[in-house]
Amino acid sequence: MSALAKPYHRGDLDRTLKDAAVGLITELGPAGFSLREVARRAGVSHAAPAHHFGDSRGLLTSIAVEAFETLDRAITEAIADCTDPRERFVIMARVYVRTGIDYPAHAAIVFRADLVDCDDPRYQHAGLLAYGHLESVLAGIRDLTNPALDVSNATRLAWSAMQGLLTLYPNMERLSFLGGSELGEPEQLAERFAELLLAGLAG
Amino acid sequence: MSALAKPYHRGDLDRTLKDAAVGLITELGPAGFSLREVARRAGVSHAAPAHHFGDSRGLLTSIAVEAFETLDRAITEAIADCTDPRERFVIMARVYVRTGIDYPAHAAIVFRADLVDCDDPRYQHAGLLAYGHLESVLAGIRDLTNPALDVSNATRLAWSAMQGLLTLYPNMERLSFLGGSELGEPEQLAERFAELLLAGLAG
DNA sequence: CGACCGATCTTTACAACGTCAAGTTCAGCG
DNA sequence: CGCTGAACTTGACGTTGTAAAGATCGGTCG
Repeated sequence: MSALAKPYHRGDLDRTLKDAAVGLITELGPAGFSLREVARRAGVSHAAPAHHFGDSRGLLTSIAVEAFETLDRAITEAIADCTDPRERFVIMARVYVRTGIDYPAHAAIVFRADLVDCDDPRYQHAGLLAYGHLESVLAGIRDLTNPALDVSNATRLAWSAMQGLLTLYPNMERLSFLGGSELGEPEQLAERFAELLLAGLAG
Repeated sequence: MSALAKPYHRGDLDRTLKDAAVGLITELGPAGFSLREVARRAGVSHAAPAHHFGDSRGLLTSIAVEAFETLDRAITEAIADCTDPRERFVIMARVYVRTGIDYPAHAAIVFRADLVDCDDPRYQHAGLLAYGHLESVLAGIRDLTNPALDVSNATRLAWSAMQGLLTLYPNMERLSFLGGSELGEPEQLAERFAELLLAGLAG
């Protein structure tokens, strides 16, 4: 009844909280994330996020799902004007890395099993959207160039290489003083990776 | 002066704390890690770890350094009886993954830039030990089979693929119901990756 | 031998966090 | 108008990391 009583939040609190969380992680990294700070930025009480998402895992899982969906859209759009599987493969490599850079908060948590519930059906479904693109493109490469290609393992390898690139790129920069061929931008390196892989996979 | 005064810890507190931290992370993952719990397990006051290592970053960085050193030793030992660069490449892939599995706590934090100080000279030096193995083996492959091979980028690709495998393997298991070729043990998959890479890199 | 001293470890204190239980406000429906 | 369940707030509790100050140690100098 106090005149200072805080009015309830109206509107799409779900969205507001997710946006606040993404902004927070973008600024401070996953380590700087806290439910209370998210609540503060969203202008709601400190317990509101927990009430909405159960716990921080729930919130972050929800964001991870969006990460996959964003990647799926980006890939779909990027390969629309191209039919050659080999070209599509290179494009997807670039888009994967590009998306990781454009959405650093999302990229920072998608595969963090300690922060996200990877068994959540929404997570798995969204993940399959992106994974499916890669697998079908490699099936195309098999049909076009190398009938003996093990598509499953090739997909796993390509996926691992791109994810490893995102993980290790900062370390590569630190080691670049060693010499060797120039370490370019992440996207360029992703293309090189794709070409090197292609040479082997296409036999 | 109280009769209950806790006696000081004697001996190699440095080691004791690291072991406690590794045990804790092995059991509960990086998320379950806390300086206070480490202190509890080591039987010292809750502030002792911070005093010794500055903060949790310092402790974990110290463990990350050990991770690289362990990997270096494992690789050195594993390739001792073998001179063919191509065989060595496959062996290193297997050992990389094997070591990650044998030392889950170490593997869980080595490349976690949010937990570890990757700019620490000890970290970089130890990292180079392991990276050097990979690079020299790829130089050997270049000399033996493909003079045109870009060793730097090939090293980066191989490294990314192995690290990506460690990161994504749990997700691959979740997706294995999809069919395709059987997803074997991580070590087997690492070998497949190495062979697929080899086919491309060797031209 | 005894007093001192820097390094090592402990103790105390504090602000921030996640979580739980209980209270308050809201929209919709009888 | 009054009720009801969902949405949100409030308050309290135990835990965490960190900083400052106190206690204790091994060695060293007078």
